[in-house]
Amino acid sequence: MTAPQDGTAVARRQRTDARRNRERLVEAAREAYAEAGPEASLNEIARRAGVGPGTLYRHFPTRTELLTAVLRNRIETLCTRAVTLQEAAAAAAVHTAADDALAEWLRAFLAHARVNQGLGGALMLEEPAALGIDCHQLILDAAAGMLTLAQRQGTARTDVSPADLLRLVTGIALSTARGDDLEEPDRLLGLVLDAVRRPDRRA
Amino acid sequence: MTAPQDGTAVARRQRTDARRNRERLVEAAREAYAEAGPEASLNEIARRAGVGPGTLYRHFPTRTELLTAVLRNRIETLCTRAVTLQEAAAAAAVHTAADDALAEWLRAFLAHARVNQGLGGALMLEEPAALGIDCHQLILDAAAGMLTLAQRQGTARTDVSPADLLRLVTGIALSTARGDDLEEPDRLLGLVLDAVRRPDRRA
DNA sequence: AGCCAAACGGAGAGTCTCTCCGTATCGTAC
DNA sequence: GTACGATACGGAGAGACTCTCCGTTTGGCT
Repeated sequence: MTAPQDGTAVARRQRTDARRNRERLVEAAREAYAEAGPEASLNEIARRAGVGPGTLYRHFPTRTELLTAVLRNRIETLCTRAVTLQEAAAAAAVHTAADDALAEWLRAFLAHARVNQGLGGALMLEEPAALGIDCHQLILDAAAGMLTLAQRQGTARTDVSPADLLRLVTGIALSTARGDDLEEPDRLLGLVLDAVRRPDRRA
Repeated sequence: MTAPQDGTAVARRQRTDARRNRERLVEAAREAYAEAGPEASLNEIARRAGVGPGTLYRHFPTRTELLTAVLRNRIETLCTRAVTLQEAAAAAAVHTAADDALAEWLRAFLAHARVNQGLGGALMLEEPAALGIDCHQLILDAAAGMLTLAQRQGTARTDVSPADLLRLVTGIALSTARGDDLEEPDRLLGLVLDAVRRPDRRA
């Protein structure tokens, strides 16, 4: 409300110790998630970061917000990559370029979701409340871009929505989260991609 | 170990009050799960059933076991249906019979998983430890039967395993568990079925 | 009717989430 | 350099949950 919006919002008027603690918390959360999955104890994360529980909750009122903060970097990387892939595919003369790009990006998305032990999936499943919404939207936009291009190039069926596609891939990440077969997710993604591809036969 | 195995195991030598309490617990759990999902409080379930927490834990040492007990009936029904569908499909002259049967059964499976707010999915994801394993196997066998038949009739690609198929459908149930779009799961299942179908093109 | 193995129930230990508020610290203005 | 107000911190603690232990009760058999 009263905060001045000076363009790029250089300094948020946040005290340096607050900023430092925030970073420590995110780092601690990343470690904890890596070890215990998205259900990691918030108390433990605070302890690890060397701050009190109160501090954690002041910075991240909900579990989702902390999750979002941890994933934001990765998500932004992922979406940046989508833009790159998309541009390359649009420029390429090969008619399967968009299809390949979509496949590659979804593979990256799946890896992302799995590396985080379903964190990404957990996030996608959360109510789009709070801050999670912009990450969700970011991914959705990236997927929409990739898919639309493939549809324009005629390699993807047009009755599939980006949201559907993400649901399927998220589902793969979730249902294989505890599995031990490392090749399974890729195999399943291949199946899904085949389903999206077919430009011919339609229901 | 010391228990006599008298054929069909008529009476387990279980006291009648124990048996009654067990049934009450399962019933209470079903209600609680319907309201609060698989994370429902075990204390609350015990209270609802009118027994102490200790009694609950004696009957069901782990959360999974209670879950399994609640689902077992439904799972058995589901698998029985698989057998029926399979026999009908095997007898039918139409060459898409097995395909239709598989589709119908997977639809039922998905509905089952969703009705239980991801209970089924949650169960599938659990470690196959404890008693959960036989339910898991039951479903896997049913899926294998349906799929094999479709493969024999040539309507399903042969490089898909029953486990893969179940993973995908389970994934749909999980990733749409919190969604509000009621048509989405069916749409996604349609996609997966299309992917499994194609007898032509192969990677 | 009486016995005892089986089963019960609930107190309570340990853990987790989340809040509240007295205290400490930062940044600034002088 | 110091003093002051806003900002942020930390941790005690309330409330809820999981799971255990053990004294008490009860069903089934003789």
